[in-house]
Amino acid sequence: MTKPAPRRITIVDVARHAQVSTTAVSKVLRNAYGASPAMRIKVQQAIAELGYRPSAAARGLRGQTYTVGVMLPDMRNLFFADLLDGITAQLSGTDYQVLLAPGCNGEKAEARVMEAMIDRSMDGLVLIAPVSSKARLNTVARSVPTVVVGRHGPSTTYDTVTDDDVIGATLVVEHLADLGHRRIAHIEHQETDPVRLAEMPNAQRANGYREAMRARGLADEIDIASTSYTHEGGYLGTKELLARPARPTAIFAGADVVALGAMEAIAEAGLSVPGDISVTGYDNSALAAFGPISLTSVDQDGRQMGANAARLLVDRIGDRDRRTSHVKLTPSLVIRRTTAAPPAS
Amino acid sequence: MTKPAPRRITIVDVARHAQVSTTAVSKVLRNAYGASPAMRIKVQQAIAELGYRPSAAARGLRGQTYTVGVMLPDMRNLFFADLLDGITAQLSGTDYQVLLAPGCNGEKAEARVMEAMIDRSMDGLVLIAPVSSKARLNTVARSVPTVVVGRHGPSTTYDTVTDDDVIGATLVVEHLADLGHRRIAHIEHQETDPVRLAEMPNAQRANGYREAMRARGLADEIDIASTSYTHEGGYLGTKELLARPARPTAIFAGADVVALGAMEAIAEAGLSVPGDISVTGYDNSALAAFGPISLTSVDQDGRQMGANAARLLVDRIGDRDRRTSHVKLTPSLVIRRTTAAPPAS
DNA sequence: GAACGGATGGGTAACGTTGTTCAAACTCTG
DNA sequence: CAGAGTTTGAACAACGTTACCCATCCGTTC
Repeated sequence: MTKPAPRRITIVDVARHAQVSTTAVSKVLRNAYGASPAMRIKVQQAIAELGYRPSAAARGLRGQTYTVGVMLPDMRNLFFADLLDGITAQLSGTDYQVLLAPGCNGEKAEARVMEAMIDRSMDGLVLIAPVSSKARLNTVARSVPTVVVGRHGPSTTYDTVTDDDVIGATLVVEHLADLGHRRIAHIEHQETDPVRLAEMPNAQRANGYREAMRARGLADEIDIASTSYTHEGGYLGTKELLARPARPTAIFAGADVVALGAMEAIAEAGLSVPGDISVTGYDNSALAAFGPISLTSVDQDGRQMGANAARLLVDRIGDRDRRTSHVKLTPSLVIRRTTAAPPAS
Repeated sequence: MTKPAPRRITIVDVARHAQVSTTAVSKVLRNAYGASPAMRIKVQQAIAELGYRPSAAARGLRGQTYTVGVMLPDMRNLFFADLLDGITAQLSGTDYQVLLAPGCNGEKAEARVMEAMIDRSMDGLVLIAPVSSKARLNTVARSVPTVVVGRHGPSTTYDTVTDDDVIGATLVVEHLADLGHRRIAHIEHQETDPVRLAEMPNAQRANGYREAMRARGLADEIDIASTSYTHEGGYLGTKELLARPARPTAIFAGADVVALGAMEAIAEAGLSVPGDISVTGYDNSALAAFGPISLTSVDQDGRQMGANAARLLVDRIGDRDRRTSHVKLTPSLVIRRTTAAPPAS
């Protein structure tokens, strides 16, 4: 029953079994030039018979490992699951295996993970909403093909995939203004670092909100609570907004979880959604779609973003010197039951 | 700006810089026997000065890769995030890096992922609620240290960590019976394979339910809808239960998402929770705790399970021949607002 | 003072794969 | 049918690390 594992089959075993050189087997494995159809068949048969699988560790020492690493900041954000689905779907036909590192919150953890992936000679990296400094991202991208998702600002060393957060914020403001709202508040994720202030999606959403408000002649109504993109951030931000002299009739939360926190604070204050206050989220995560919640939210199409990231990464692995591409997708608004016309009053 | 990445620092560079042999450097890296304190310091200094990091690929060819792989069936189940937190927390002081493979639903995908991890010479595997055949699990465990989480049934080749699902189900039934319920129905995840029927948590929960009902003299009231552990499964299962002649006054859903589906179906039927029907979930995921939902659920303490799994794995990596351990944790019931006494009628 | 033994450090051969080089065996062309 | 090119497959040297073994060196013991 508990017999020790038999020695692993290596390329040498295959070569001997097929009566060819190891070089030949290697060529067949990689679809490389210089192997006749007859030899291909012979080798493939030997591989199948012996159940051979190449060792990625050994491969990594010379060539590729056929592994791409994905770094994401938060396992609990369901939007990232969509992204991941997009990545794996795009890669499913290929030989690449996706591996992710869990829990990379903060610059230090990110650095550790990126180094770990490089040390394991991964062929490419997808970095999702990284907070690391631009210098570090460039350093990483210089040593391994990299695609950065969800961070604005062009780069000459890595490709990017983003959602147009300014448009997303505009969609929300337009929708609420069309319903008749004027006092539309926003809960943002606080940002102090100047580079991130320009590049992170949360900052772009806040900018989009301000611009759209001005465009609708609501510049005087701009009202922002600066907390964080968490459930708690939404709760606290909303309490803050409700305590201000002119209470908002609509709250644009920067993320779905934030909107849920907001709804909790609103309920606690004895107010109703959307009767007294309309609420919108961002991300259109599974949470937003869930019946009893039914949150109006901005849909980013994570699958599409993920698929794009994977495509760009494979392209770059193929040619490291090609010019960088920057894909920007357009979000759409999904209207559900948390937004309505403001109370008559 | 876009200068090509400089050649990577290797152990040879460190050895030259510290004026010692590569063997010596290797010994220091691994805390191996045969290096004097003086040499340790000299080498560590050289490592720091050059910023050297060992190549995991090269290491894997001879020794360890300091990588453990985690396989989980569903990124969207938040309970697994807790598990993962437990694993990473336990491993955070060590040199091990955790990598996970996404989306392993079904036997084929599981097989692919497990092979991929073995091919990458990972030092150990944590398999979370795998559905693969026992024979395959044994094969995997024979070639790499393995801990299986959330699957009952002892093994002599791998360690296991489980939650006592029978107790969990009993807690639910007792709670509902104490409230005065007699018609307590259960929604289970359908299982046909005989081995899995004995080993999978869902089957154990159904068994626990039946036993507990009998123990309370409610054998005649046992009522099961057999669907799946999904939102849809909960919805359809509940519609089925509501259509039966004797409508249940309480529904024990096998998982939190199932309970949400159930609540949707109940609302659609014009009934209220817990006024007309009480509902309980299982897992105590973040979803259950969320205010507006506030679902009574069984808490498995995923962090603790994860920490145990990681500890067992490290122990087994240290000694592959030690006898297998099987840790079984006891769940607890978290009572919230979806359970109450049955309607008077 | 010779023989012994533990502590320390180095030499060397793997580990399993791939890129390069090279020779042999073919296939054309004039 | 000779010469030139074009396939085809093999030999071999990396890649960066670790396991194993051996050579010192020094202090102890008889």
